[in-house]
Amino acid sequence: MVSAETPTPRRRADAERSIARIVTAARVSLSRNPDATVDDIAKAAGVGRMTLYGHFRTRSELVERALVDALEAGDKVLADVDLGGDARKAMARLLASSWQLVAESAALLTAAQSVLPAGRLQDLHSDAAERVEGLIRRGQEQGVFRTDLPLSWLVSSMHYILNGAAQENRAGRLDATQATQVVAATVLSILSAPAAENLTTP
Amino acid sequence: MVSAETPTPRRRADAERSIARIVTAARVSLSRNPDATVDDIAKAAGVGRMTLYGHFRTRSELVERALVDALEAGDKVLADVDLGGDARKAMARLLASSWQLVAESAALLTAAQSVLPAGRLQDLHSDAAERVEGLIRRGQEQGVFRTDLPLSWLVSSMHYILNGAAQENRAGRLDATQATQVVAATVLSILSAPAAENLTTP
DNA sequence: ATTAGCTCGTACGGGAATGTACAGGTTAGC
DNA sequence: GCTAACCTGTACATTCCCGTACGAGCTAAT
Repeated sequence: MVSAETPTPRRRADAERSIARIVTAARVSLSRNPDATVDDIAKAAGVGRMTLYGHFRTRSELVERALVDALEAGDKVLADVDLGGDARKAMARLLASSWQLVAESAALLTAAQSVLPAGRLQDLHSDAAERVEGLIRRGQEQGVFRTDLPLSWLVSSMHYILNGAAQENRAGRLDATQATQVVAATVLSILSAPAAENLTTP
Repeated sequence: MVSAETPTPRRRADAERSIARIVTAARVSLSRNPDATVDDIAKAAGVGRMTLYGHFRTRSELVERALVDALEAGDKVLADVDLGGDARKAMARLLASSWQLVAESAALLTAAQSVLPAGRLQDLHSDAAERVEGLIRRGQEQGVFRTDLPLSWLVSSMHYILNGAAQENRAGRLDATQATQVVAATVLSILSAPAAENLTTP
């Protein structure tokens, strides 16, 4: 794994900086517009298109790299959050410190979906998904999260809400300051055990 | 308005049929893939590409026509649903008879978003949005729907959930038979007044 | 200071999709 | 049955984006 990470360590500091700028530019651009052009990304990175092709052979390769980068960042955040105690509060903490990041990744993910082979996506972000699933399961065991809906749907709907919040935020219809609270309130409502009067099939 | 609707009434029955097939094909194709080609749509309609261009001058024109058609269909369904009585049950009825349609329109809507001018979209589906808003407001007055989140967000999140359910359904991760119940349960959870223990900012 | 790596522009070729042009064949409507 | 409207295929111009090739200039590292 060590040799795989640095197959050719002969890289100038200068190039390393360019690559970093390109990857972050790709994350930003693709989160805003999944169809962003290679040229768009290069411009956003303040770099010539040919410089970009010097480091990434194809657009797909760049998209995958951006996704991996975003997922690693998300993983780091997830690892720093205390997921113990009351599952509801843990979820609120998790959302507060990561919703924006996850939302961006979600947009990037749809960008990757049309470029990367089918299974590649699930492979990449299976870790993150499992950790969220674990938290939800723990909440179910505590009796504070619902068990009347498929677990996979609970996770998916969380993603759709986060993605939606990001879109509304970009469209100027949802203030960034209140977005955190709105997201937490909405997601917790979805996850919580339903009151009796809301059951649709008694 | 009468003259605007039928500027050249001289159209053969045969052409009318083709147009209808093309529009429905466009709705189906664009709901599945927002980037569907004109050629794709023509093939789906069982019609030559040139026939299509005989009726629609540009792709945008076709996309808009498809969206209008879907919205009209949605409006018709909405009009047939009894929105009286308990707001929760009314919402459940509304979702049961329209979620699939709305979900498809949502996908089509994103297709239109990248083609039509900015304000055109809101103009087109403002009617439908207002009716849903009205139902939610009535639920708020009845005290069964929450008032701690922006109304616009409640409507938006409904759309994102519906759209998500459609995607999960297409991806084979959500059975069509249980989708109706899942959607209703999720949306009602979002709309319902939150229990005290779920409040994030007391 | 020399060298090897990096940057970047211009230019080119390939592919895909949109929209136009033309021309032969078919069909509805009077 | 005649006519005009309609369907259809092929072919073409245009545009956009991807990826490659070449080459000249700049910069980090030894």
